[in-house]
Amino acid sequence: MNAPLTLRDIARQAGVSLATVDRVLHNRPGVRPDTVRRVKDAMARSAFQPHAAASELARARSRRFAFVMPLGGNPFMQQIQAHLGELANWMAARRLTADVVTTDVFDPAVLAGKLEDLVGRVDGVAVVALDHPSVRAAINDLVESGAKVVTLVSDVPSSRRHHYVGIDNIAAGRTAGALVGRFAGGKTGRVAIMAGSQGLRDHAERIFGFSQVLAAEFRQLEVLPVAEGHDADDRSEHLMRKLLAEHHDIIGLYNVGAGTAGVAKALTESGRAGDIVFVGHDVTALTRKLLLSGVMHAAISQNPGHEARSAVRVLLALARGEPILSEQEAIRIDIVMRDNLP
Amino acid sequence: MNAPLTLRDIARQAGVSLATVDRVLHNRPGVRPDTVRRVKDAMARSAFQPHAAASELARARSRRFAFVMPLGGNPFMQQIQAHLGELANWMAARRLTADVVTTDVFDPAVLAGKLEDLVGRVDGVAVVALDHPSVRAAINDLVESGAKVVTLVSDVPSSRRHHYVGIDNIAAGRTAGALVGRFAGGKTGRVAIMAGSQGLRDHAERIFGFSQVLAAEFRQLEVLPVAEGHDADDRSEHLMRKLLAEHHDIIGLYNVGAGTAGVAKALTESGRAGDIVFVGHDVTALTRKLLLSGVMHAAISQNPGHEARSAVRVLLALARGEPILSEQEAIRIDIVMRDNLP
DNA sequence: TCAAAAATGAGTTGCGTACCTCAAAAATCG
DNA sequence: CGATTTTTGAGGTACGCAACTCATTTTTGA
Repeated sequence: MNAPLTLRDIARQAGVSLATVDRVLHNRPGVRPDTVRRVKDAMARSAFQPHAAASELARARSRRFAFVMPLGGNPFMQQIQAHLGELANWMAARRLTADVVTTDVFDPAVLAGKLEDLVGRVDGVAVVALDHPSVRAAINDLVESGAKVVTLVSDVPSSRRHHYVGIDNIAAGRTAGALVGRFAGGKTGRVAIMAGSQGLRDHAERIFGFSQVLAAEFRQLEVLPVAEGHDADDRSEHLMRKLLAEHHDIIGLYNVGAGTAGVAKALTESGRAGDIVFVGHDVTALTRKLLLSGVMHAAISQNPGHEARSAVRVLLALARGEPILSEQEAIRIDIVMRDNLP
Repeated sequence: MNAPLTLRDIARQAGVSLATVDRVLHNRPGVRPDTVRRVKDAMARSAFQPHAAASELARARSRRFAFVMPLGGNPFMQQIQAHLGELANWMAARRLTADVVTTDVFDPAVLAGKLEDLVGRVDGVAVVALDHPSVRAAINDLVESGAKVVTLVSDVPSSRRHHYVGIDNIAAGRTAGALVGRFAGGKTGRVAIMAGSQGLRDHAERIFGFSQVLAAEFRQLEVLPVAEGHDADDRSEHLMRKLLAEHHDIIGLYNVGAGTAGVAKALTESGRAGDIVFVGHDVTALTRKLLLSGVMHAAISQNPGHEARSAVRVLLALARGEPILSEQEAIRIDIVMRDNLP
């Protein structure tokens, strides 16, 4: 009844020596196919799993990961870094280190340079990536060098990165669209979109999804041309003010990226806060306040703690050659309203 | 710069022997307070963390957990069990086993009996608990016996359980209320509530939160008396049919528990599906279909995979005396619409 | 059939910790 | 001060696996 517990038991069951079991387990050469089968059968028969701790201890490798993140005050990115900090003990107990490298991710050459610097120096890299040929090439160089690479928040699907930790931004935009549409409650009017830049892949995808849903399901809502606030508060505020002044029939507002403080300020000072359905992204101190005060109606969010942990777990699993629990690592699109604020 | 890596290094730094470091690390008696301090200082100074794998290997204990779950076809509970099954390899590699014990959780005596049976036989228990004195006593007996206990989905706050894996059901109800209220778009009318039973703690809490929000923020919506479908499809269908026939001004519907198939059937056959805002719970094959077809507008959900993994992780951490990553283990209230279906 | 190649067995060492014993040293007390 | 108790040191074993060496057996091919 009780399954054999160690490699020794498997060896006995298969009628081979420990050495041969080891060879099979690690795909080392020099074992006849027939013998391989016998060993694998024995393992399968007793549902054998190597003892994870023993295996890790025997390897006794420490691993070095690097997180390449944007410079500047983007609250969401800072949250990810904060959560990374909370993982320090967990990682230390597993002899892992994670260095954060900040860089201007909007400049492909700079970003690619930072990535190239890491070639041969780390076991794994998580990078908030710009989708650009030189970045793609740098990622591929890293992969070539044996490092494991995950993209974080923003993907570079055409690269050879091993994994993407982040949400489907088209679906996120669609979700925002559905919320604005439904919350508008059948009324007719215009909807404003404030984005950082349509050149950013994630922003562009969100806008695409948003517009898609409004066009398909909420014909009574007309989408205004996208305003680009560059994720900056002042610029966003200015543009928002202008939009509100020009259009008195705005009943919905989708803030695609950051710059939320500016948007909210303009909206509040117009006196139309609460009446205009306002949907934005990410749960920060600010959006939390706006949700509670009723200025903002919903925030689309990806959990920064989950993303930090997932990136580390995935890099570790990749480095160890362990399987990835895909369901665990999938980042969900969270809809956050006042009543389910985390 | 590089931190010492092993207990040996700590011993050297503190000027004591390995044995003394071991005594301090495990709070064993027979060490002078002064010596304890020196050792702890040395650990702190170099931010020492014992190697997790080595520690686990040296203990070399296998642990037995039990999951006490409801009998019957509740899809959500089945999902949790399925996800538990997916963890089998992960657990096996850590020499953990999780036995699922099904029982009639609606009968306090039966449930308490099952729990008492486990006293002294397991290292940890996760239980979908009924909040009843005899169940509480059984939980306390388990804790007394040294087992770690987490409540799952439904809590027993007054017991000595170590942890609760599940959502805040009042907040979940409030969230449902906000969604129904907003989706109704300012229209006036009645809102129906279908629950399993108001005797179930989680259902009662959800109804409380739901009613709270509607009363406070959506005065134009009048809540009808709660119908109790006992989480059964046929009974729910019958009650729903009756409600729809009696009230032609129903514009919102909140399905608090299971029995969704019956509710949806009655709603669809009334020809009013899509017009009546329908919010329910949990993402199952059925609710997924209903969301996609537009019959259901939103589902409040707690991630069953997350709950299964969290229960196991928390039990393991408790058993090992490791800290719990509270942010990781918090179960979020997910709002799921057609566009962010996982 | 015999030499060469391939496959396998047997064994060792080390990973870092937990837990144990026993002796020696230091502190405490009357 | 000596006797007793407390504290500390030294050392060993075990945990299960990875990674290696080297000898031996088996298979293969000419």
